[in-house]
Amino acid sequence: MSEMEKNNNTEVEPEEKVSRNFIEQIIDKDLAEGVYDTVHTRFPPEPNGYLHIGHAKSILLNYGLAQQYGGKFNMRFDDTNPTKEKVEFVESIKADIQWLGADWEDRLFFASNYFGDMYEAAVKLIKKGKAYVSDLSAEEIREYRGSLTEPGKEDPSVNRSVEENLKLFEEMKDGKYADGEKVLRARIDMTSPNINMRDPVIYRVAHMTHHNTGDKWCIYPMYDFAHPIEDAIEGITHSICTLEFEDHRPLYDWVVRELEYPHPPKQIEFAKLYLTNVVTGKRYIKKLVEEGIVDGWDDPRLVSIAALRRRGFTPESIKKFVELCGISKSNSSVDYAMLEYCIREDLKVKKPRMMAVLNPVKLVIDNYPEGQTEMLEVPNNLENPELGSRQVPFGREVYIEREDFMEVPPKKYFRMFPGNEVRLMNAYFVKCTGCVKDEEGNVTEIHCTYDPASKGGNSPDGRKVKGTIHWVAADQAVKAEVRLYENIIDEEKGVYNEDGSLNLNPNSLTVLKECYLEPAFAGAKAYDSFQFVRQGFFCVDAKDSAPDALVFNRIVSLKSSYTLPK
RNA sequence: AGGGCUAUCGCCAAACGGUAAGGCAACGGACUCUGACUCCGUCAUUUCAAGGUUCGAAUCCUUGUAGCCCUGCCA
Repeated sequence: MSEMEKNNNTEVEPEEKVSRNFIEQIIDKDLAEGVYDTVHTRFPPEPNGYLHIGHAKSILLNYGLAQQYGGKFNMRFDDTNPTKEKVEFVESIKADIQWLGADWEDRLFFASNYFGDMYEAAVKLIKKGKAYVSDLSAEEIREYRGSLTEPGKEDPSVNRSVEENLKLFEEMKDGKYADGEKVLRARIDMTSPNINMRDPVIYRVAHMTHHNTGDKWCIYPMYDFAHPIEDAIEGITHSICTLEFEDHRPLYDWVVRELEYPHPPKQIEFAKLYLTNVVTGKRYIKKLVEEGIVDGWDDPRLVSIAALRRRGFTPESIKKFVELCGISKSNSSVDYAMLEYCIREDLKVKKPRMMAVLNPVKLVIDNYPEGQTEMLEVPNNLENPELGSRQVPFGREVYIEREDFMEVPPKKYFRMFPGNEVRLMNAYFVKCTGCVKDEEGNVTEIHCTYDPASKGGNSPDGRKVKGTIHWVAADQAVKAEVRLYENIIDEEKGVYNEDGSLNLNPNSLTVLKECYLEPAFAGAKAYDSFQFVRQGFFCVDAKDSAPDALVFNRIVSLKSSYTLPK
């Protein structure tokens, strides 16, 4: 209708995005003013850990911007500190980014490949009198730097001649000095209110084998010096990073200016993505992994890209999530429910929906012939016929969810209770006749009769039932081990304790449970993906392969009008 | 006498001096072979606070307040 109402405008009106985030605004302006004639972004992780959902924001932002403006996107490892970096991480990072769909084409770079250029750049600064070799120890440098409220003091080495600096710096490179013995400092302003400008160290001595350059170098550039050079060499236009680097921007600009790059890149900062009640800090995740509190970097309770992938998240869902979160400069913490929404939204029509029973109780259909089994044709996804159908076995005994039966139902309970008729999804109408209990009063078996005419789930006489429940044939069910995860963080108390330590949920340990799945799940190692369960989904562990199925599960999606018995 | 940044619904987030978008969550109701999905409806007379400028302020000015970041030879 809205299509028709729109008069015969031949243009389809590309539905212009109403607002642009602040980074897009900056780019628009730069392009309009001719500051740059293209957009070239990059994602520059240090290979010192696994990527998590927060990195996904940065990756997708940088890649998305390049796409949007018809520019380029580089992948670059910022590996200027060999003490923390490992090849294991560069491989995992590459895999995660590829999985996310950010394509760097043939532009995969390593900052360490620019060490030669950086050395030359440092020499250039020395020649300009803008850098000098310092003899101060690390502690002395700290003392001389002053404090947040007091200005720093001049380095005693500041007035060395260019020749001497050149000689000393070369000696640093040639390994004449031990770690910490000498550093190269940029000569800027020891009294600057911005501590980063108080003659920052730009090169340090570190006799260490680098994962990429081996033992070729024993001096390594500092981030503040290296990063702008890396960006400039690659022709980056917009160097997007997180908020904590805002104070470094003057230094970034100083470096590209003093080095006289023709079209210097511009640093833009945005706020990191935080999730409520989730550990995103690399060092905390590292701690959890090292202490064995979680299984590894891909433990499903974590939000590393690997964990999300394993749990069944799709790249599309993460992309959607990142878009929904938006880009801004205010620190914020996004509700986990938003992430869940994105994966539900993406999977609900894309994946088969199957049945599973997590907390089983046996249902016996008394008037169904003993020993008989039949196969039922079941659509894989009612909302998406393209997914086809499958055969599901049905028999005299099935498992149903314990919560789907109540001997004494509360009002508005329309699942199974004595005398009530419900539908076994895609199978038959069954009428509950009673239940068997043990000495302690626990229901051990439920009995019912079925209506053979209602095969497929509908009665020819047009009779309706209010409840439809999930089931799995008892003799052919796949018995699986379900891992019920709790959030590892205490939702009440928040992520961190006052002293900064993690606030672990005492119930966070995995609870192993037996559940019953359709035969189609044979061989799958399943676990309960807690977020999905809450929303009626259940997901197969995808550690070794892509998840290929979804199951329903109604155990938690209850109306608040009554509560289930414990 | 430190500096930088940020404050808009429970959570994200638009609005760029012209009268507070949208999404998530929540709550009603309709529909339903998943109490899901979908659909329809409700959800900021007010933008951290107080003053000021203006016909008009979330947007400009002033003064406060709160939060985050910075004193690595980490990134």
